[in-house]
Amino acid sequence: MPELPEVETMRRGLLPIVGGRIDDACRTPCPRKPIAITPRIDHFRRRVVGCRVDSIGRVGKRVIVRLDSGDAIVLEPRMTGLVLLADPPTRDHLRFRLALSNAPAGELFYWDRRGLGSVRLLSPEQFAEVFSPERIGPDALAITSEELQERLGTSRRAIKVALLDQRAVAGIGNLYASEILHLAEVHPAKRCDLLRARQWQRIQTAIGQILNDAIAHEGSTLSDGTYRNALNQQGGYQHHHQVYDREGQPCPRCKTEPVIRIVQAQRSTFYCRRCQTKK
DNA sequence: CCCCAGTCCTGCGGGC
DNA sequence: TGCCCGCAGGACTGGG
Repeated sequence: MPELPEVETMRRGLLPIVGGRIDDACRTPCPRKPIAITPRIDHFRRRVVGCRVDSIGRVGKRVIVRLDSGDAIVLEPRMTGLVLLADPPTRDHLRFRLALSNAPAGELFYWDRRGLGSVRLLSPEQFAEVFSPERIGPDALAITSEELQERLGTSRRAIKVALLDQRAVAGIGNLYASEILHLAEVHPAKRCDLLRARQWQRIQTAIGQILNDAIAHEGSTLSDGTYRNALNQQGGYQHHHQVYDREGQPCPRCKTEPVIRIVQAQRSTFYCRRCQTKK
């Protein structure tokens, strides 16, 4: 499930199309229910064909392809979406294709097994709306501990649940939330309003360390094998997970307590009872 | 406002 | 061997 490190890896993998020109945009024949592509593909095509790719960006867990027209193509992989310059894993579930010229890569694919993701073409006005400060918080790699405390410090929610709130901080998902709190030595069920400045500092430091380390390893490809970079290659950070999906295995930090799995807001949380006390 | 539960979707693994 | 159910968790919505 692409979170910030996986989406950032996708973004970097797309850099070869910068400067390229878009020759075509189409839905690809997919037997199942189509993913959300807006606007309708004929309008989409009319607006992007002939445009030059100016830059590739990222906002939280979304990839942004900025065009010289001012419009932006926003790719949102959600659970199982892949943005590729290489051939997709299967012909099944290929959802969308951009043809390019004048660039090292001639095609961009959007592939999505479960089809929860989307491909949207946004005008500058729509972009400002979708990514307004009320809808999406500061990027997890840029947020300061003061901002983090300011945005979540009065919430009564559990810190693990709050870290998943993209309006507070953008880019953290279920996997990295557990890893971040383990490194910060903070209990995942700790109420935000009971955390002190020093703990917010540790959380912010851990966010940077975990996410940057995961980016350096090109993200996590879990046992379901879904996540791939733009060249359809696996990430390597799954071999560095300390607690995520490691229930019952000894905590790598204290080497004594087994990793515990609990459910918070209907999602799995993994932590070490010894290293992450409620105090 | 704040927060939780339900929704979408497919593939896989456990239970019987 | 085959079927069914539950689970995985992105973002969003409805309601208490």
